[in-house]
Amino acid sequence: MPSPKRRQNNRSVALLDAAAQLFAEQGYRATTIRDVTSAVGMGPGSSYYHFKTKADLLLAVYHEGVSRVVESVERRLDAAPDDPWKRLEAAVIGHVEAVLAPSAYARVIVRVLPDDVPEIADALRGAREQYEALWRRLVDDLGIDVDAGLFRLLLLGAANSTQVWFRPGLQSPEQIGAALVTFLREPLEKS
Amino acid sequence: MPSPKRRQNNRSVALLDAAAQLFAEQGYRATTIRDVTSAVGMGPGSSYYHFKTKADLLLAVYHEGVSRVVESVERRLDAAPDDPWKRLEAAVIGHVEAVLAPSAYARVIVRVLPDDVPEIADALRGAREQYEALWRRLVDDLGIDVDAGLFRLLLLGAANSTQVWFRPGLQSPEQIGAALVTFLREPLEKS
DNA sequence: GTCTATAAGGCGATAGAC
DNA sequence: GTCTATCGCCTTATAGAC
Repeated sequence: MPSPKRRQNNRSVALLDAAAQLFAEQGYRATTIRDVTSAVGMGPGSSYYHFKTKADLLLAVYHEGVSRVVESVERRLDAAPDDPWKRLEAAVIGHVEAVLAPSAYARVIVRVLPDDVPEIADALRGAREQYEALWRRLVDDLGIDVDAGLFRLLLLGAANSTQVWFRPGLQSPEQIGAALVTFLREPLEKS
Repeated sequence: MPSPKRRQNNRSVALLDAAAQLFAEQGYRATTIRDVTSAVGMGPGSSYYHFKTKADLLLAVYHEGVSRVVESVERRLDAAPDDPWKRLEAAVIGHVEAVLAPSAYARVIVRVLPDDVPEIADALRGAREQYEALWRRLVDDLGIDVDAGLFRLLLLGAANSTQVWFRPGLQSPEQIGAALVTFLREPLEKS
């Protein structure tokens, strides 16, 4: 007796997983529909039953990517104390965790820029907006006297660069997040 | 009496300028040879007189980009005092200046990753190596007890993200460089 | 739902005129 | 040195069989 409602859309998910992996590794333009379908053992035309265009496939991956980063950050925030700096640290850890996760969805958001796909650039920016609003709140809650937008993007710029140099076993997301926030916190609290 | 040796290769330079602009804006794969030639008012085939392949064109832009960032950083270092933290700050300012310069060459190094063009990935990494060695020295001279490679890539990751959020008039490269290095310096010197 | 075959167009690169 | 014309290939996307 197999579970009744599961796996209703299993092949769509397989396509999304493969697309996320390839988009994150090679970028959007360098990845072909044939790359994606052959990675899941399908014929070249079969992707179009599930996703109308290649851009639609990217957009679906993008939404899933944002959703996974938000989940990862909020999971950490739920377990964090009330102190706003501790909450910021928790969020950074959640972000780094998502970017370094085995699943490639979060990395697509970092690797593929809205300008890479002009036809859906606005939709991609909209998907990011939800996540950036979360960070705006976290930084605002610090009550520090710096340009909050500047601070936020500096923080995420640094955090995103972790995927360039991270080596498993040498640093954990917790260590990276704590180090980053400590770097930022101490000089700011003095001024 | 016009200068005799000048402008010997004026059209190659025009192609390089246009390619740098387009590679920085759209990425490598999304930019076509036709985009580049038509930006300088040439026919589609004429690029191949100056550059054998599209990848060769990128490599030339890349070398020029590295050369310009190195020049910008060394110009700042020549005017900096002996203190290693002041020298690091000067270097960050020089880097940010190059990335935010009107000329697009430096931005190509940030935007186009070696993995984007597998056929010349090693050559692109080699071009970056010269620049990264410069930073390795600067960080080593600090004599601090952190993973120097980690520290360097975190610094450059943050500095490179400036091109995402920088708005002229709000922050100068000097302010960004000073803020970044102050962020990093104070907590490290305590430990 | 997935297949194969193919349409329609864009790409990098070449050839030969000028 | 630059032009126009074109080759050969690969791409996204579609059509119709199964």
